[in-house]
Amino acid sequence: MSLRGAILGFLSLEPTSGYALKQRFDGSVQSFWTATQSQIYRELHALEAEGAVEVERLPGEGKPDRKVYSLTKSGRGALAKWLDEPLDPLVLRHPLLLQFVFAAELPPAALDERLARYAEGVLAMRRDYEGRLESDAILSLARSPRERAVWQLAIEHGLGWCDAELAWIARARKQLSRAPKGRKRWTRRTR
Amino acid sequence: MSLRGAILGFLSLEPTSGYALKQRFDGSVQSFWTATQSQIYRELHALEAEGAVEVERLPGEGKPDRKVYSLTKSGRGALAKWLDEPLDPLVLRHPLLLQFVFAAELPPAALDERLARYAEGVLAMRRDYEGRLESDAILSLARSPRERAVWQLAIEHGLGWCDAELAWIARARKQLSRAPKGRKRWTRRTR
DNA sequence: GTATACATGTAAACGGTTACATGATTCT
DNA sequence: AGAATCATGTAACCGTTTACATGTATAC
Repeated sequence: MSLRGAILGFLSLEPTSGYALKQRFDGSVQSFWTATQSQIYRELHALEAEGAVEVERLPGEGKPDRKVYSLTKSGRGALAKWLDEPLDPLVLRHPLLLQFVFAAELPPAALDERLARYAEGVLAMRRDYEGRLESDAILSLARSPRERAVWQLAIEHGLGWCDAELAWIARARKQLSRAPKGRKRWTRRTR
Repeated sequence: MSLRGAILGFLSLEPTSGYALKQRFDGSVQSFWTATQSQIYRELHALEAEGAVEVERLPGEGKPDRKVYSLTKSGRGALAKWLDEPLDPLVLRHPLLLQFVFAAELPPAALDERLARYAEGVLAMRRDYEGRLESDAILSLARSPRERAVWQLAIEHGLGWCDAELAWIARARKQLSRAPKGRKRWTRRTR
């Protein structure tokens, strides 16, 4: 139901085409939800069939025609209903950690390299979110100070998550580089 | 490929039945990966068909027979290959944040209540992870100090994540309870 | 010439969840 | 008497991803 909710939510801000919706996803909620183009079109068709949205076809000069969707009264109801739904506890899926725990017996350097590479990815993500806060492309969607605050908090959640990941990676690398029981380090120093 | 990798990984620690595998998932990697019983059985059959695992049927006295799976040579190869696979950047799916950003115009109390309820869930999760660190049911799987360190770091990742969530929730609640521009608070004081 | 942006979509495959089925034993 | 644990599995469904298809306009 989350995809549906997100689409209804975006349409409640302003009428939008499927293509533009994809850009909204990538540009704003990407740090906690993603959707592909085909998913969006499919859901839009379903919502239309249910009468939650209505379409206006706008001829594009030169460009292809756009189908701009907006909420119907029933769609606004569906949004309110979704916003009221209680959520079951979050389930994280973190493939790197999975690899990590089973890679314990790999050469230390290999493990360290994996963590380093992952850290790079997280850093890149972090820079991306930071950029979003500065250029307020997302925040400009906000129609009230409160909405603005909420969107900002959401991006900051992404930043906080990146920082937590980076902190953990740093801890892990440091700890795994310390030779167990101090033996290896000693051996190395005296070689 | 993560489910497959995890199963191969567990089997590399010791031969295990499908049922017991489910318990391993729930008891150890649950904070970053989950699998259902049917998923596990399905994958086990697939791995068997590919020759990555072999089965021994152990008659259970009173209890149903168990089918204990172990890695073949080819299975060990598959595990090594999976461990070597580079991962594409992590995609988070966080339904609460999605609701959160579109719930901006709901009554402040409603938003606050949502955050509070979520915090409770995170706290419960945190207590669970803490318990796991203390009773070392998971850590006992470890066959070397290094493996032990890695598993411990993985659980600590879960703890760190919980703490990051809690910190964010606290920030969000505080910030959203401050009346915008200080007007509302003033009005209330003088009513 | 090649790639990217614009804009719509379909089809197939993959991965995960839910519901159902069986049947003995042990705990409350 | 009813529920939980042990232990296996199947079938249907749902949501997500990937690949394919079409066609114009603009930028490098």
